Amino acid sequence: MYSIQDVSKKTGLSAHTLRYYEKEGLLTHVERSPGGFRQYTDGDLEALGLICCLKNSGMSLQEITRFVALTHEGEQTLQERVEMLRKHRENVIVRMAEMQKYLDKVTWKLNFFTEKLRAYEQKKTE
Amino acid sequence: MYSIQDVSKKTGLSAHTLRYYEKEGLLTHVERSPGGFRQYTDGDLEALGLICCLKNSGMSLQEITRFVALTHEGEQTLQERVEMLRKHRENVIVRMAEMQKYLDKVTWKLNFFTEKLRAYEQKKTE
DNA sequence: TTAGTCCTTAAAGTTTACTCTAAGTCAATG
DNA sequence: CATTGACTTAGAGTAAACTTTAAGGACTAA
Repeated sequence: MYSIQDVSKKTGLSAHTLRYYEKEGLLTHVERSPGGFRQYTDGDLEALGLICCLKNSGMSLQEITRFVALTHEGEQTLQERVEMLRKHRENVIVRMAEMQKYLDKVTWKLNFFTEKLRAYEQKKTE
Repeated sequence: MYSIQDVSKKTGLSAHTLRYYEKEGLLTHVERSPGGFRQYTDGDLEALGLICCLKNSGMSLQEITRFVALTHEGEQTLQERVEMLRKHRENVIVRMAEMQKYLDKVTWKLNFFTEKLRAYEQKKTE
């Protein structure tokens, strides 16, 4: 069992954000101590791992909330969940290809400016 | 010479956004017709190409504005511009590696759920 | 026991990057 | 020459994902 601070440290998300995620339905049914404190399980951490993965790879919180809701509805939503993941995966692949293109351009520009800088430094020392 | 609509079509940015970029100092000194309409040159389009590249690869508009301002200051800012591009390039590379990691996880989850779905469909037809 | 952590609700504030509106001006076409 | 549609400005509004504040109280570990 982990306190909200423990989980904050483990995930890098603030305690505020963890409560916010719970309110928004991203991470649900977190257990409570007799006193009402959140007690996260390893299962919660794993769920958070997927949530962060989807978020950091560009899925909106709204979509993730939808995905989580489907998960709670059981097996009959497997088709839709698979569909969501498939589409998301395609998006990630497309964006990575774009990123590679941008990286190439940045690299080219960097080389170009580096050469200009070299010439400029050369000129100064003459 | 291109009208704001021409450029909007060429770049995929809305006319609103093009004016906004100008106001924010991302694309400066756009020429005007006698009547005050913006007239973009090929050079402007090229500059926009770099702006979009930097933006789409994750540089903030604020940083791009800084980069553009340095460009207008001339050769003595080459060192700083090279530094900016080098850092940005590093960031892009790091983020691409992260994305690959997330993609792997999504792929794994997708396979996992696909298999679960297959089993579920199997069960239904029995 | 006491310092530190946690709880709640509710709402306001922040940041980024737009996006839209209003009120008016300019240009091309029949 | 009138109409239609594109253009102008300043400024207000929007969406996403937090982040902070406040008030007031409860819990827990050393």
